[in-house]
Amino acid sequence: MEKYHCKAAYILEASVPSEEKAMAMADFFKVFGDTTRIKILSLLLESELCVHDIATLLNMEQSAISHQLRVLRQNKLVKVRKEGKSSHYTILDNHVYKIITQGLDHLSE
Amino acid sequence: MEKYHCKAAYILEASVPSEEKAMAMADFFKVFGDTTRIKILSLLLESELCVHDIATLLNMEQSAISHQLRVLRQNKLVKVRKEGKSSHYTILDNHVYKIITQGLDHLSE
DNA sequence: TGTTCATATGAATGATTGTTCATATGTTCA
DNA sequence: TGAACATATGAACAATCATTCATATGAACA
Repeated sequence: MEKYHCKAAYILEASVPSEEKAMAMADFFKVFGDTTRIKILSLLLESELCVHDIATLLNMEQSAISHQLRVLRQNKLVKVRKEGKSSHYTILDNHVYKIITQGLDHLSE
Repeated sequence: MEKYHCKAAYILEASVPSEEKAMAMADFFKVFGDTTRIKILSLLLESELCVHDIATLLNMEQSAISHQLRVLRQNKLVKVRKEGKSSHYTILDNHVYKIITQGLDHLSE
């Protein structure tokens, strides 16, 4: 009895992604898989903003925004510029624009 | 007392994404935010495959694969071609390649 | 028709995760 | 130094979700 049903499967044994690569990839996209982070990134694509203003614009608690900014920071999608009492965030990675654009494209079809 | 700290925030009030748009976007990226689905999509980017072969290649249960293929189907990322007893899956959306490529690009930096 | 094989799916479970609450850190200014 | 403000963060809770198990659907074939 054959191991596979499709001929192509034999060749694809070499292309099975490693657990590490697949996980790194999935973790990266998980960052875009949250409503709040999408909103934050959308705003930051327009302009630098401080935490307080993001929270006010999105009508959410400062703490929730801060937690999500941390996720974005850890994934190197945004960077902080401290100025006095406040922290100003900007988009760090130029893939953010491209990826969000792809998402919009897909949804508009 | 001012509502915002940053000047730009006033203008950005018009750009706050709607809950629906942000959620549609996040839901779309959530699909890419899982290790198993990333592996499945990576394989399907190479060739059409039936459920049994995907499960064998990934060394996972048929049921787990079938559940994830349903998610991919519902999000219009793959399509099925029934042939006899088996179901053959292919990538439906050309954004899949682009998005996965962006993910790889980001990770390689 | 009955058996076998391929796939799909519902329910249950364990793990992950976003938000809230409370509080800590750190800056400005009187 | 102390008060007010901006941000960060830990713990707890609720909700979401991927996998497993059991089973159903459906095709092929003897």
